[in-house]
Amino acid sequence: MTTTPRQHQASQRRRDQSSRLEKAGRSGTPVQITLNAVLAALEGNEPKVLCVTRGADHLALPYGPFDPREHRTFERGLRDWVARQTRLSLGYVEQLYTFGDRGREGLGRSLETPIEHLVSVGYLALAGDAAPVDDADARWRSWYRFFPWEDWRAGKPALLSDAILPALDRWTDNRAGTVGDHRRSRVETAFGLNDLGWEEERILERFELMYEAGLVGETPLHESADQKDQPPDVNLKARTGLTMASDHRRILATAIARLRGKLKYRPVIFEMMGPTFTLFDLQRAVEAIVGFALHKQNFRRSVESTGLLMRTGSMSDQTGGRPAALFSVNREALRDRADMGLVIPRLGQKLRAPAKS
Amino acid sequence: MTTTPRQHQASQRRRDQSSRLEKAGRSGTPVQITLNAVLAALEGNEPKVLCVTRGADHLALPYGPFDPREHRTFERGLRDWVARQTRLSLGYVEQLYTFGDRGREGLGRSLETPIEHLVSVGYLALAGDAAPVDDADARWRSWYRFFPWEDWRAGKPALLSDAILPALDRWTDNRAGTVGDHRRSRVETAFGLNDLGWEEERILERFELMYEAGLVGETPLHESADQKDQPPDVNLKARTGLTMASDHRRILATAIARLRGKLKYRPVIFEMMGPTFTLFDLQRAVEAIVGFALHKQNFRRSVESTGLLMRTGSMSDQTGGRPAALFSVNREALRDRADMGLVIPRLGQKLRAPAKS
DNA sequence: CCTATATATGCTCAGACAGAGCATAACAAC
DNA sequence: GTTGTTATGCTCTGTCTGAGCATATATAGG
Repeated sequence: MTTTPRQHQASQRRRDQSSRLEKAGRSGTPVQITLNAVLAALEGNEPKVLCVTRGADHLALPYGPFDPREHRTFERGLRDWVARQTRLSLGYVEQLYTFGDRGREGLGRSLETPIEHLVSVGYLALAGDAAPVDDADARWRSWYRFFPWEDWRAGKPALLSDAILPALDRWTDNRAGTVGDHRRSRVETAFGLNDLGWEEERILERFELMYEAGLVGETPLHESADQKDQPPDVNLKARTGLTMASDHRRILATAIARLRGKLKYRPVIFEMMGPTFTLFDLQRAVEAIVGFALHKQNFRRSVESTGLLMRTGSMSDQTGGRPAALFSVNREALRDRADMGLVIPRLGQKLRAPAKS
Repeated sequence: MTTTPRQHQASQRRRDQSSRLEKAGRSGTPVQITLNAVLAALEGNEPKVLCVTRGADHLALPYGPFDPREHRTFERGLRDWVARQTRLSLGYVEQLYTFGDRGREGLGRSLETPIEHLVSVGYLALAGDAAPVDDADARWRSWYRFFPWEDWRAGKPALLSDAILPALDRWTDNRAGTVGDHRRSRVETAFGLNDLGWEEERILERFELMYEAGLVGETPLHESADQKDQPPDVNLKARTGLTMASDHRRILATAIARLRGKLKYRPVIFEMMGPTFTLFDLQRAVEAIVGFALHKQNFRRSVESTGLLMRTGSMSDQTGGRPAALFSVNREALRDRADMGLVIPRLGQKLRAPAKS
């Protein structure tokens, strides 16, 4: 990394150093690799994520070390580690993002002493059900406990209109000129103001804006307290969901965003369903993930037309009304059509009245 | 990692070990982190990627070390390293995937002694133009030199029908029963047989199948030469594109797949365009990336309706026919509508006659 | 100037599909 | 039966997409 172009001709070339562009490939400081897992599952109508307690009072995502001597791939390491610690059967597993230790974009560094030279590889893993975990410190929690403003299933959360949006407004007004304009533009896009419409996948953008504006517990006091910004609102911080250690809430947001997006072009939802289910069960599962209610008749139309489902022949009498047909996944079709997703419209003005059951 | 659930009660809990799920977080073997970059740019109608020479005869993607003492984030490390070595101005930069050393799914390990405990973080970076690089070993090459079967712009490549598909057919026929069925099903999906249609984003799946079937230069001889498979076809290997060191061709395929997909929902194409361009220039850029021709009138209709473009007022007389209006990007609209992509239909039967210019 | 050729651009038309809602069916509780 | 609840079938309409026709404006060559 210290060679300049001018030194080129003078440099002796060895086999591994035949180009400046690759010259330094073997050097660098060794680092520790940690695997960080967002384990997601559905329990009833709630999307849940497995959390552990870190230290006295912080929630965190479970994590484990990656030892290259033991495992050939990250994913194997992760599966092995989860299998040992829980009895969960992981279906879908997907790498999310790799965070260089000090590269976590400033999020949450105030919560702990930074560990130098630590790299964490984040994974999203879907479990078939939120099975109890044999560990007193591990608990499934609804992910909307961490992002209460993301749950529109019963209508627009009052927290948004009452507290978050006004606070973001103040945050943009704090600055004049391009800084303020830029902030406003980001807020408008992320939160779907001015008819732009709420896009469920922007959960990470929303969280990052709230972090920057000092509206979440993870924001260090000094970050939003420069000369021109208002002091952070302590009362509001208490209402914007549970806090997590380090940048784990950000990783969780990344995972939710990925899952919300993935639903649309991969049939991953079936990784989280039991062996049989009604169409409305499936709809509630999707609604739990995307965070808003869907049009029932259109949902069944689109799902039935995929050909991914088979009627089992039996009926569910758990409905409270007319019995519903039970379906199961057509695994063969699923294998061949791994490219199919569900049609998930954008959140419209009209929200289905929440089911009473 | 060695604790079992039964040992739970006996274990002493320290602050960092309050849960089995996170207990081992601080241990593990240190590893080296390497940043691996796919630098992509357009030159004329060709999509290009920056390659270096490794050793005597292998092409490779440029890479550099990541030193956490020097850079706060991977992306900064990457940008800094590219800026020092080239004069490229990187626009869009995106993390692709992190490969655990031995976790490269077996691809290309035969080409070099495996380096234990090396983790490489792959990045995709888009450059505004394929500017010459001041390094004798670095060269821009059309990415279709590495994936000749992916370029359908002038029609279905003869290589596919003549050689690749028959060879894959033989590979599936080699095995009876479920193994063969599974192989066939994967080939059909990846290559769009039986009316499934060619999906440009499946480039990685296609490459991996060809790797498994022993059709590319990277396949080690022993991998496809187990008892039931035919010996690899040496002649065919010579026709399936340039070979790269290690698993770099796989990383390149990952990058192309990501870019091909990203086009559809993010306006990244403009990161690769000059300040002004005609609509057909833009179309050719998109065609270069997705690998097939588009319907011209429909393309302009969809692009113009995004509102991301502005007419500059001037015209291009480089067309050979009627002059074309020059456009530039509406940067403001781009910032607000970072969620827009281009409408890219699936590859249909009818291919536009290749432009003669 | 006239013609052939090439590219740019405007416009139409039909089919597919999505969003919204009406109507009916089949259960439970009373 | 009546009421309430959920499941399910179906329609209607506006939008978008795929495809192609038609026209405009340049160049090259007679």
